[in-house]
Amino acid sequence: MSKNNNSNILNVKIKAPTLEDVARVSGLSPITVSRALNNPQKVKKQTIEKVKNAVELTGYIPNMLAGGLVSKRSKLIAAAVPQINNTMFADTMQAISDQLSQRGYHMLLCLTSYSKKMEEEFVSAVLSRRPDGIVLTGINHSPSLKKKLLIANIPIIETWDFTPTPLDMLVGFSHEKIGEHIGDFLLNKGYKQFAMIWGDDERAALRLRGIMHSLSKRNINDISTHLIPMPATYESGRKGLQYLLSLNKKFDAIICSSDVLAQGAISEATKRKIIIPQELAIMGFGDLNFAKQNSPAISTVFIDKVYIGKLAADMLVDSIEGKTIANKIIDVGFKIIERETT
Amino acid sequence: MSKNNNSNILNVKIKAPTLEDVARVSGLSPITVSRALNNPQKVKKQTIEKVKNAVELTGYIPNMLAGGLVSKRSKLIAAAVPQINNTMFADTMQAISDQLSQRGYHMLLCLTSYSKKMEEEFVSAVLSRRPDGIVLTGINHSPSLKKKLLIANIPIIETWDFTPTPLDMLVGFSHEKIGEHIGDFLLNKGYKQFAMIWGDDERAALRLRGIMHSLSKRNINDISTHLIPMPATYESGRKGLQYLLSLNKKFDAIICSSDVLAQGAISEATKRKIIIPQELAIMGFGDLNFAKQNSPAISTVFIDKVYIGKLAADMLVDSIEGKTIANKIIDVGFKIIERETT
DNA sequence: TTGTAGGCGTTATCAG
DNA sequence: CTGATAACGCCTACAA
Repeated sequence: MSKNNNSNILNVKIKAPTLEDVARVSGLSPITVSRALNNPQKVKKQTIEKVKNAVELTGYIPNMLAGGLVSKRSKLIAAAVPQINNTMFADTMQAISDQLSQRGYHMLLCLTSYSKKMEEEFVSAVLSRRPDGIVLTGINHSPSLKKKLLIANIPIIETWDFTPTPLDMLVGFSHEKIGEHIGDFLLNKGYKQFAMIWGDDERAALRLRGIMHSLSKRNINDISTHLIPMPATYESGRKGLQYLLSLNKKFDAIICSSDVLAQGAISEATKRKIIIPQELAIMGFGDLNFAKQNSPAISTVFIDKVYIGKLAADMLVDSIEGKTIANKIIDVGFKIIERETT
Repeated sequence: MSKNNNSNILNVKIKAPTLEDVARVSGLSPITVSRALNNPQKVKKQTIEKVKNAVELTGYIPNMLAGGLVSKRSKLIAAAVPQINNTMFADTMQAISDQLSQRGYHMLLCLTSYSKKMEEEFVSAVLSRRPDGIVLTGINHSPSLKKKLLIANIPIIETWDFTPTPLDMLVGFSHEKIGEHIGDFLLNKGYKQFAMIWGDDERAALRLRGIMHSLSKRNINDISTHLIPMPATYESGRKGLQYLLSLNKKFDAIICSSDVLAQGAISEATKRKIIIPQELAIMGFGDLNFAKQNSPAISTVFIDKVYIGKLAADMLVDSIEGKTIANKIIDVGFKIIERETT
């Protein structure tokens, strides 16, 4: 019938070759073949050659479902992240995946759209694949997910946030501290009247709290905040500024919860001939690749997204492979980047 | 010892609950439990309730390794793509993943860094997980990979390129045709002296060929091309223009193999007070989200990246689930977007 | 609608 | 260094 249904001329199904076939061809037992493939150091050089030839001959492809079933090791890591079509998480995911594949693991991607419910559903579903480890974004997870995770009893690494009491391991940074530094930075530059264009995201909320804390120390408490739904877009940044200006209040600095929003706000300001930063300062977050290139270049906060990913992958695999982790909780910090918009 | 190694007080390993445990608790046979979980329509309503309770009680999590081993269905799709930390592929991958999870499948991500060798290694390794289907980027794959793929005998969908003879299914577009349209478009606008800043990528090379073909019809053959290594960056766009200008030839239009390169070139041109597009037109590719926002806004080629992803996922799952695919080869086309830089 | 028997392809374990 | 045996947890096929 169709070209390619693993049938021979008589239309009899041909089974994919198994370890046993390789064993037969090489004149060895299946278990020796298995060892030659997975623990070559436990086997004579000559034997390895025999096995290699037989594998070549038969076109054998191991079946990790069978292997994982008995060995309890899947060499699979599940990574849950809100989305990847924005550079914020994409860089980290790319780094995780690169590092994992270097260490012989594969990555299953769970995109959770900033929803706790989706995170829980996705991760519980993925648990049935028996991953050897899990990467989570953020530190807040539904209680039932936490319970399942603990029962699953596999290494977990939380990222992109900070707490002294993670589920297991953590590599991230403190959003609240970033907020305070943003506030202090702008206060020190002399700005006094603030407004926010802010994504409705829990980690962003923490940064806002940090900013508020910083400002309140100078008795600045009257702050207009325009909340926008996630994911943040250029468009919502633009509209955010429109809204804030329509309030007819006076601002000298607008803080945005992401560079994307800042970029939108800047372009709206430019269109209205508002001079940046003399008449209005604008600050972003993330140091996305366009921030430096934007005109005017966006002042923002740099996070080492790639380093987070590499570290997360390494800690996870180290933990899986029984190595002792020197430090299970790592704060990678951040850097305020001053450019032209402040 | 440690908090959480699935041991009780006596430090005796506690096994994860299995179908048999659920069966015992619910007073049913394992196979009935399996059916209640996977084919609820084949089982009495009352039975489903019993099973649900027992699952809750035992904390049962299915083991897809075991299930997949016997059923030959893994509900796993492997997707190979050069990289995801650029919006080009990230949008498509996001769409694939979203659609797959809606249809009950998970996505294993293979990042191949534009290297055929890595694609081959990654995909062959992933084949041992017995994925139900595979998404590939592009139509050129190493012969040995093709062979393995055919032997694996699972649905394959190639994307981001076009050929009437794909391995199995295809959803993409013709790069050569895009090239011709770019050439025609710029010729019709009156441009006559062209140069290229071009990524060293096979699909980009096809677009270049299309452009050349278009230009040669008007006897324009003297074209300076500056090749840059992948991945393309803003920086290489900038340097690309520097290089081209250093040639002391005259250009009235520069075509870039991606919007990122175009953005870099534009910013270099702006810095040098070259007036765009009067003195120099610049054209990109991809319609990445910043293209419209850039100042000046970038003329480019739109590809429906999300649609490609959704379609690829749907066709793959349809094929896996035995539905007949009306059209195994889909050209999603493209659109020349005229903005301020041409 | 539910149950019985058997095996999927591999590796752990123990023995040579 | 190599091998025999027994699981691993589930689903297909068939039967009741």
